[in-house]
Amino acid sequence: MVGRGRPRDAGVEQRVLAAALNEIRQGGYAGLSVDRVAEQAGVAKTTLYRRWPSKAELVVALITSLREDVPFEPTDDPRRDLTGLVTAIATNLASTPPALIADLAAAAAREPRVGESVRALWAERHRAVTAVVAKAQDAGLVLDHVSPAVLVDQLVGPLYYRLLVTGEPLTPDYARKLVRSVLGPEES
Amino acid sequence: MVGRGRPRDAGVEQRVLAAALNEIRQGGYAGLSVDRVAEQAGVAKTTLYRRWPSKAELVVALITSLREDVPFEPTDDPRRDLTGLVTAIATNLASTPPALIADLAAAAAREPRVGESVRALWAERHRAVTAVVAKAQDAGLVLDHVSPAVLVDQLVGPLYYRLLVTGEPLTPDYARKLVRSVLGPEES
DNA sequence: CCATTTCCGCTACCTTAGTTGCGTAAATCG
DNA sequence: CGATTTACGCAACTAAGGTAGCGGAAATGG
Repeated sequence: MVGRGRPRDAGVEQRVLAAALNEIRQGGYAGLSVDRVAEQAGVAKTTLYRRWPSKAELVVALITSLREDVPFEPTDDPRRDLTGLVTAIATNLASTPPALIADLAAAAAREPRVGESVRALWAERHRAVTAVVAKAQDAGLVLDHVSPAVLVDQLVGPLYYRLLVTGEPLTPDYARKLVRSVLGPEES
Repeated sequence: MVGRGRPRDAGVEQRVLAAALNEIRQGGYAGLSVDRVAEQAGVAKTTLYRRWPSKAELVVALITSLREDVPFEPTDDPRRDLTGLVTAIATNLASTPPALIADLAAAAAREPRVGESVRALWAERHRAVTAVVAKAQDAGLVLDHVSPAVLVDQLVGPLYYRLLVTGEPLTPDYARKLVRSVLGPEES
């Protein structure tokens, strides 16, 4: 009941994603042509569309396959951890073309299926920040009147806001200011 | 030196924007077809493209023309003002299809000209919040270690973050929590 | 060996954003 | 009035995302 019919060529996925990566590195999301990707991969366009039902889903699969977790090793100092994590996210976001992120957000808002994938992609970081904020709260670094969930939004949200809306740069210094604004100055 | 040549038909802009509004109300950004807009407006597509060099710019012009300033009358209570303003922005954002905002952000990130228009559109709200935050600071409601600019990002950024990234709803209650998180609990 | 099933490639097609070229209409300048 | 200038409509075109149909290739089941 399992392997009926001709099996899928495992090399297709690999070659297509490689070609897509090559294309997106050069021209970004808009510059990626599905026709060219198929041609570069030596694959018919119909075969490509059998695996990924839209250009957006192809790009999501590409990003997902490239995904390496944000480097982060927890210490015993929640403030340091939070600063490090927010800085790492900011750096990671800054290294991605803003248009690409905006296109993913647009595709996510338009097609529910893509939305799931994209949100899963970004939720991981959100959860990581949530975890560290919880530790900071346990350590008494968070004021009582502050909701941890809101605090996470106020740490991560401004990064996307700058990237997509105001267009201002995402510097490590800015990340530090975000944490400082929320936790107060160092008391050492 | 002024009115040389055939003058532009003033009715074109009006009819096109009306048709575009009609289209975008139904199918959003993706559902708006330039061909159909031109046809509905009784205008050649080339004439349309002479005025707005891309679909994105047409939509920006449409949004700009529809723009009504966020209702807001300042009182003598900066905290109340801030809550009211953030709530108003949240309500306004929530009433717009997320895909439309994401598409504008994507177009803004891709084409510099569109970026200017879109950013000008959104910068107004940012400035309004900045002004109220300044008043709050004068009133001693903002802690010394907090940068007002960062604080504005932490009030407005989470709204876009929720709308575009996490997909969570923008409620008035959430807006209130944002302000509360940043200014501390009421001390009445 | 043969029928069935699934995958693949190919060609042709649809829709839409955006462009080009051309003939023509409406204005101004001399 | 005539030349010039600019706007308009029309038709044809390109490029790109996405789909449909067909013939054939590679597997499994009998």
